[in-house]
Amino acid sequence: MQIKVKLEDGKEVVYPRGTTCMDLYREKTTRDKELLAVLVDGQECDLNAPLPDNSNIAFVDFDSSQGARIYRHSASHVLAHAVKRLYPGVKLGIGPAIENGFYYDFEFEQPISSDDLKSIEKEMKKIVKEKLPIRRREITREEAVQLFKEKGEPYKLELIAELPEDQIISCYEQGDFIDLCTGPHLPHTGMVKAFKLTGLAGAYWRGDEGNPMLQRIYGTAFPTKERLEEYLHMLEEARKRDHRKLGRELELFSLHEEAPGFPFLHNNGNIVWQELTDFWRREHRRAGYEEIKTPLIMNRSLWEQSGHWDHFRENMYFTNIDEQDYAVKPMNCPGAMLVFRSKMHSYRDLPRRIAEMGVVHRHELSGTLQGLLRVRSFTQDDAHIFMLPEQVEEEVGGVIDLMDRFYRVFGFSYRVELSTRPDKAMGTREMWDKATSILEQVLESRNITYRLNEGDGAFYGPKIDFHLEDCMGRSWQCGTIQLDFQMPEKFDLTYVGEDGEKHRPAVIHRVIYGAMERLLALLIEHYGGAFPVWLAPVQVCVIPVTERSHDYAQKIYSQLSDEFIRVTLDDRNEKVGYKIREAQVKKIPYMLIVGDREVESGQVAVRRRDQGDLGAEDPAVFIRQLKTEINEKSI
RNA sequence: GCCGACGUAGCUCAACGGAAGAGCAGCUGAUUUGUAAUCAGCAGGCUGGGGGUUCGAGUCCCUUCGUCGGCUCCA
Repeated sequence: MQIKVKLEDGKEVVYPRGTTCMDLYREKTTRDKELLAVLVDGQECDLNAPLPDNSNIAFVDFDSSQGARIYRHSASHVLAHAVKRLYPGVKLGIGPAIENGFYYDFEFEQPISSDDLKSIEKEMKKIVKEKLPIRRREITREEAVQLFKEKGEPYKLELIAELPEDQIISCYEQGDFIDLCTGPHLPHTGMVKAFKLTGLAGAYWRGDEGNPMLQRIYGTAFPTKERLEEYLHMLEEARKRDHRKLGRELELFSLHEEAPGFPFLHNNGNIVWQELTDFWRREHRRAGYEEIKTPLIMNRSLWEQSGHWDHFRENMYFTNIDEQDYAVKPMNCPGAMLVFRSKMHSYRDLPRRIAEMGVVHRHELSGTLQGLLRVRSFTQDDAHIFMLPEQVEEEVGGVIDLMDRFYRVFGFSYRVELSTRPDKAMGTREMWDKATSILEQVLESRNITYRLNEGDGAFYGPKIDFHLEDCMGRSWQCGTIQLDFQMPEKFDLTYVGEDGEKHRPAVIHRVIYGAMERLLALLIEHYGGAFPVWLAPVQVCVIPVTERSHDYAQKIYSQLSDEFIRVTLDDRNEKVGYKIREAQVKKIPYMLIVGDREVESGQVAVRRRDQGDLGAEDPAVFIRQLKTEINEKSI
């Protein structure tokens, strides 16, 4: 008996029945990349599984996302195997591949510490050396229950119990280790070439706070030692860009025990902040926004009306004034609602776009705080747009254009996600469908590719999220556009229509930067602390070579300063090299070195932080070029 | 909040249960310097806070605060 398969290149090949993917793999020795698995009719498949007749075959190597996943999933089994050998009483959780690596969750009889990772790694290396074949076994539900009962694996039993009735239950076996798993896996453990255990952390079983806390071991794996090293090196580079480290070194901000989660902005950080908000303000005025400022503390009654008192209380801060309950605002919307409601509106007044750089406070769990990325007090570049229902499409489009304008300036590429109705949503199904389809239409009419996030919308409406990608390929959620059906109802907002009757306006809630603190962190890491000139806390440093040129240096300094350029004069009694090094370390974009030659010629020697010595230039020319660079916000 | 690790000078890090140190930064002086670190000297500490064990604690134990890596949550 023979079977026929079609290869990627269209060639049809005939094999004896029972031929496995592995046989094919062996045959393809000419390929230099290591094959990990085979796609049969587009489905992931085990290398040791026999080939079905009339199937399409594609080979998977590490450089496909499926390949990397299979590879690292097998690495996680090697990890679990090693742990099981070293700690026979351990109970297994789950162990999937994740982006850049894998993890496995365990319940140890005695908690282990990160020092123990070394010995686990050593045991893993042994298992790899043993080249144990990895075999798939399909068993019945009863056999599976029996097997994991014997092995004392309560978490696995829980997983089995939740598998659908008709599901084929598969296990993967390597040596004396067996794990409930859908696969696929590598043919043998020897193929896991380069790996490293990278961390140890607590993780609730199935991510639920009510469940026991397991210990999660993180690791990463690559097909070669070189690629592993490369990856670890990249992590090292990312650490150098850490906004907490650069924030301290460049005197941008600080955090103190006295106010955990409430960052202190220093002069340098504040300059960047001001530039960001100046830019924001100009663009918003141009786009037809008003700007307001609402109080930080408002009476309990307002929070009851908005629903926050019931739904957000555990995240809020409270105070008592004149025997009345007050709350510190965790969101800006209720304030904006009051501003809108403080006068009557004609349909002719809409849309009203009301922006606010609003400081909000939220009591986040202490364990979640992280530099400027996760804080308890932050400034949202918020805006609420109140409009006629038929204006929604145009307004959403306007916000998308504005987002694009901002993100371009920073050199970010971005990804768009559309989140739809969650299970516990408010409002009618029709309202949701209509709103969602409006958002869809806007995205499609602009040819924006987006990912659909089913059921991930806010409880009050669907939303479009913008995920920025920084220069290291990491993704951060910043902008969001949310259709809100709840607030207009709760605050009984109205406008008078053409018909003289009161109608309910539509509201969208949006942020572009997201949170100023987070944006600052993101920009610090994105630029590695070397801000473009328009954002740089110090734009130019004037460096006289000796005391003889101090007067001239002072003159140059004043010229720049008069033009509102952020300039410093380093007239310390130090060598030029020393001053240059310091300016470089501070990541100042331009240095102007002035010595006898420049005094003589009336020029300045221009040095750019990333290009070195650019030679002498007329000061007026330099200033003109610099101002152009600042105005254009060149990256 | 939960799990684990860590808190020593402004920063980066040393110090076997036995006299708290170095480099950088800071200050003082000398040096007048040409594109990434001139030399010398000085000063700098309740070893996060509280309690305990010990003849003796930076080091061991308890507790508390904070930080880091995760879980959960989210801008």
